[in-house]
Amino acid sequence: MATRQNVKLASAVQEAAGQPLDQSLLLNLVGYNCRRAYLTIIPLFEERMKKFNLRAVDFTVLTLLHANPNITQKRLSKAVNVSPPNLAILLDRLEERGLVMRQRNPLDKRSQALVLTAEGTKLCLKAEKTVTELELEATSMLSDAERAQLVSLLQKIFIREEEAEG
Amino acid sequence: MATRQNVKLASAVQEAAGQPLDQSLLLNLVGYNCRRAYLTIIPLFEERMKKFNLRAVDFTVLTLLHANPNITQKRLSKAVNVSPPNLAILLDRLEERGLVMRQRNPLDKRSQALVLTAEGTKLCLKAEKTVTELELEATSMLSDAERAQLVSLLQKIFIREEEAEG
DNA sequence: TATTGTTATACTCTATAACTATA
DNA sequence: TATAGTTATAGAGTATAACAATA
Repeated sequence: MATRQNVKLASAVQEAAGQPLDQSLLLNLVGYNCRRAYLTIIPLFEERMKKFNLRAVDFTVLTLLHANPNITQKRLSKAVNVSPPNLAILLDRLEERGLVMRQRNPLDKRSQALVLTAEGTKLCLKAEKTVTELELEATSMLSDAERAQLVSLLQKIFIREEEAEG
Repeated sequence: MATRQNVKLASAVQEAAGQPLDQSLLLNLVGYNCRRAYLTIIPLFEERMKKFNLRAVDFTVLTLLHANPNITQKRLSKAVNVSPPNLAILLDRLEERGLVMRQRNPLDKRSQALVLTAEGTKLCLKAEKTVTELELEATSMLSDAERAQLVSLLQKIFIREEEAEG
């Protein structure tokens, strides 16, 4: 039935439907824009990394072990922001796949030195190449100078934080 | 026992422990930097928004309804990147709290027009103020010009995508 | 007693299939 | 038949507590 209320609502709905979405407040927030940009890049990442069967975290771990052989799980845990219990099962999976090795540290048998296997290194190199390429594609609307500046501005936000842990 | 293997490993571990973490490859990736910057801002967001009992998604929904009264769930679902089933329960919670209202569209009774209640509007305004302030704090190492440029560069990455849906 | 890493487990988030009601 | 929204549920991701081994 066309009550006065309904008539009013109907026109309000039509009005809203015709309007482009106003997200001006959100678009002024740095955090929101970071997330949106990240969510634009990550699907391409996942698509290209499917052939290596690597998620973003897995890739991060492999790259860090590639550049930092023999670091401990504790240090890796902080670097990738994954809690020790969750890192343990992540590493279980990579170890089962023959990509990573855990070696008891002879100097302190509580800790373990993490290294890539030969196969892990091979996969990591291929994955790194793929990621570097895909990143350029996903940000192809930026000039090299713009991309460099973007990275530099983003790092200003988080780089101080990490100095504490090194 | 100090086998030759163990001695070698021990020195490798010590070497690794003394070294600062090399994350040069990751730090050249736009996606990685976006995520790191986002993960730096979001804890402050969560801390400040605790008093409003709002998660990031909840805030996004409220702000969008504030700026776009009477939009449908379908449109909101796309805008906030939450699937219809998950949006339904998110809105259930906001509705239970008396912040949001769902009104059947008299023109098409399948859809619903979403609006903030008076209380929802009040909370949203306070939350928007808090978020705007916290964002400035979290990015206080950037000048206004730098912040504006950062936002502009980030939007270049994702803005084209969204033109399709409006 | 403190630390590294693990196991077990609970909790939240996200994704999917099947359903209701409207069109 | 197709669409908006819901319910139910499964799966992935994340967080926490309790434990073993070592220091």
